[in-house]
This record gives sequence, C-alpha cells and structure tokens, in this order.
Amino acid sequence: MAGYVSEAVIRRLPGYYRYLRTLEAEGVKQISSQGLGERMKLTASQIRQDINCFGGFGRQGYGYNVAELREHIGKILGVDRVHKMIILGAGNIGRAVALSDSFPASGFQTLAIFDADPKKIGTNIGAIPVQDVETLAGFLANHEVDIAVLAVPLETSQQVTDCLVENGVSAIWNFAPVDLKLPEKVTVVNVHLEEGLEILSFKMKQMNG
Amino acid sequence: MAGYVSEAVIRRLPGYYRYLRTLEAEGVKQISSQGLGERMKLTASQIRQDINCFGGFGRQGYGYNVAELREHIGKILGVDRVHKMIILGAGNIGRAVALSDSFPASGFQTLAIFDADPKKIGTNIGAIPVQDVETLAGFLANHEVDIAVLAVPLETSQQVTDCLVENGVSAIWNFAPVDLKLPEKVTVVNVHLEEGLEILSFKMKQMNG
DNA sequence: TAGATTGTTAATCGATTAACAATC
DNA sequence: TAGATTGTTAATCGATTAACAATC
Repeated sequence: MAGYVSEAVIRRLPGYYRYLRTLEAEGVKQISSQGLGERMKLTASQIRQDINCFGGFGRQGYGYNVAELREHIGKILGVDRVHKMIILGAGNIGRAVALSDSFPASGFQTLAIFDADPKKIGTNIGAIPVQDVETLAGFLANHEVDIAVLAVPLETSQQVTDCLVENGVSAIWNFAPVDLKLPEKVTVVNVHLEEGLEILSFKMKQMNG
Repeated sequence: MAGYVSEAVIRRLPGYYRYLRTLEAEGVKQISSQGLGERMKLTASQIRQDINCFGGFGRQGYGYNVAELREHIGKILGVDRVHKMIILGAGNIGRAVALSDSFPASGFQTLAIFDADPKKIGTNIGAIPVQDVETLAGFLANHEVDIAVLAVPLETSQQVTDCLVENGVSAIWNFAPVDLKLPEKVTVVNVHLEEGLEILSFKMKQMNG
C-alpha cells in the first residue's frame, strides 16, 4: 500500500473525505463500497481499488466503518494537522480566502496577508493584518509557513512566486491565471477560476447543439 | 470533427486558449504542435489530436496560425459571445466574483446578486445591486440568465438550486462544497475550493514523507 | 454455518503516444 | 524541389471495471 498513487486517485480523495463526513453527520456507522458508490456515483470496484491504495480499511462481509475510514482519509490528506498559510494579494480573491471560516475550520490558518498597495498596508482583513510585500522575505525568515496563497495580479505573479521560493516556501495555492515556473521540489495546486467558466460555456453550447 | 469530445480534452481547452492569447500578446504569429507542446508541457502528438477533435486548423509544413487558432478555440469555448450571470449569495465568494473584472472582460456579465440577509439587500456590490432571494423567481421570469453562480452557504445550496432549476436556469457554477442534485439537462461546473487545499496538503506530505 | 463484502488479480476500455503518409 | 509539419491510423500505456477467492 501507499506506493505510487495516480493523479486520478488523488483527485478523488477529497470527495471521499467529504462524503464520509456527511455520512458521519447523518449518523451512518457503516457503509459498503456498493452503498458509497451509489451516493458518489462511482463503481463499487473503483472505490475498493482507490481505498486499497492506502491500506485495507474494510472488513469482508461488513464493509467500512464510516468514522474510521473518514479519519484514515483525513490523515492521508494531512488535514489532521494545522497548516500555516500566508496570502499574497489583498484583492477580491485574497480577501475572500482570508475572510472564509471554512479554511480555518479545517486547520488552514492564515498568519498574514501581503500587498503592495500603501492604502491597504497596515489595515486588517478580518483579524489578519495586511503587510507590505517588501517585508515578505523578512517575514518568511521568522515564521514557519506551510502554504502560500497566490492571489496577486497576473503581471506580478511570477516575481512574487520567485520571492516565495527563494525564501523557502514549498507549497503554493495559485489563483493567478498562469502556469508558474517552479523548481521541482515546490508543490502547486492551480485554481484557474476563469477556466471553470469557459468549460461551463463550452458545455452549454454542446448541450444545446 | 466535433463528434464526441472526451472530458480530458475539454479540460485542456481553456489552457490552449490561455497559451494562445499569451503567444498572440507576445507577437508570435505561428507555432507548431512541437513548439506549443514545449510551452504547455504536453506532447506534440496530444496537441494535434486535441485540436483535430474540432477541425484541421493547421497547415502541413507550417504549423498553426496563432491568432486564427486562438479565435477558433475561443469560438469552440463559446467565449466569443456574452453570457449573462446572476450570483447567489453576497458572501466572500459572491463578492469576489462580482467585483472581479476578469470575468466581464471575457463576456461574463453579472446582472444581479441575490441574498437573504436584509442588511445586504438593497446595497450594491460594485455596480451590481443585491436583491432579495425571495424575488429570484420573479427576476428569472423577466430576464435572460445564462449562468447562475452558486455561492450560498452549504445548508441552503440545494434549496436555492431547486429554485434556479424550476425557473429555467440550465447552467450552474457551483462554489458550495456539495454535489448538487440536478436534472440531466442542467450543466454544472464545481469549484470545490477546499478540495484544492486538501490535495495540496496531501502532495506536501507525499513530497516530504 | 450461510451470506455478504472485501482485497486483489484479470479483462476491458479509453486516453496518450508513436509512426507515417499526405501535403504545404 | 526538399524540408517541415500536419492529420490520422496504429501501438502502447494506464485507468476503470469485472470477477472471484478469501474471510468476516
């Protein structure tokens, strides 16, 4: 178990985690791959294959214990621990991430926001201070930061990224509509919101003819 | 051409569109599948296969005309036309979508925002009025709406969705962390932001341990 | 025990890559 | 024309599904 895990499987993990939390909240104690498959619209076979990438969490003749499997997958995802974040850019997206309480609820805590606009520097967004992006390197020297949320304008995104990487940041949640140039050791997840709208537009056309 | 197009191809289309716009902005007139592949980190073969789902836009011995291919893919995506949107929920996400100018720049125009909070109703977000969600059905009866952006709390997301669908909305950009129950004719694109963070967390663990 | 359901191997399906004739 | 590169068919690879022995 837990050798190579394909991207396809990784992308499904948060879905498992979400459905299992829902089931747990509903008071469901036990579920079979069949039952979970019906809910998630996946085959029972695929669910068993996916779960067995990480270990045999089920019992023959019984299925899976919901709370137990949810906890296992939470640990696999790493959401059982706190992640310290900083947000780059106090624009619409940066603000939305900073003000959301669903991220802190899952252990993703924002330490600080950085921006270049003198009008924003020194203000607070929620309880989080907006600092001068010029002080970013200094901040990173003095704080453990797990994740940087990149929400700056396209034009400065690569430059800010370079500064993050130079100062030891190794995980970036990227909202800029660009594929950042990064060394291999840096992990990135792209959001690319505008692409979702484009795909929606495409599918609408496709559906109508 | 343009028969069945796989999800895998559809997901790559916005990337093609984005790279081609960048190339055009850089003044690049012509590019081969080889050259585009190097930029996008895809194989030349895959690029030719993908593009030929929609037609032979290239010339042997030459490659592709950047402006022409960009325009073709824009039309395929449907971003050559205006899409009218409404936003459900004037929270952090709803506000961010409403205030962004990158969406209107691609023809995605927001007509109105709906919320249930009396303190928000009657205010404006940017130039867009916040209206009472109770008036949603009436609004939909009197306006052409192409896309609904669902950014309400999890608890009310299915209920609001049902109202949208009953009143003829057939495309939903969903930010709620749930798989909505929808009739087949309704197109949905899920954003599920929190899943991106979870995947990032997983990959960080994977990289270190 | 008998029935249910897993974990896992084998079969199938679909997507990606390679190859190459057509042709600009 | 010769060289380059497409469009397209064939080969390969990987992911999903099916099957079934193991076992709770």
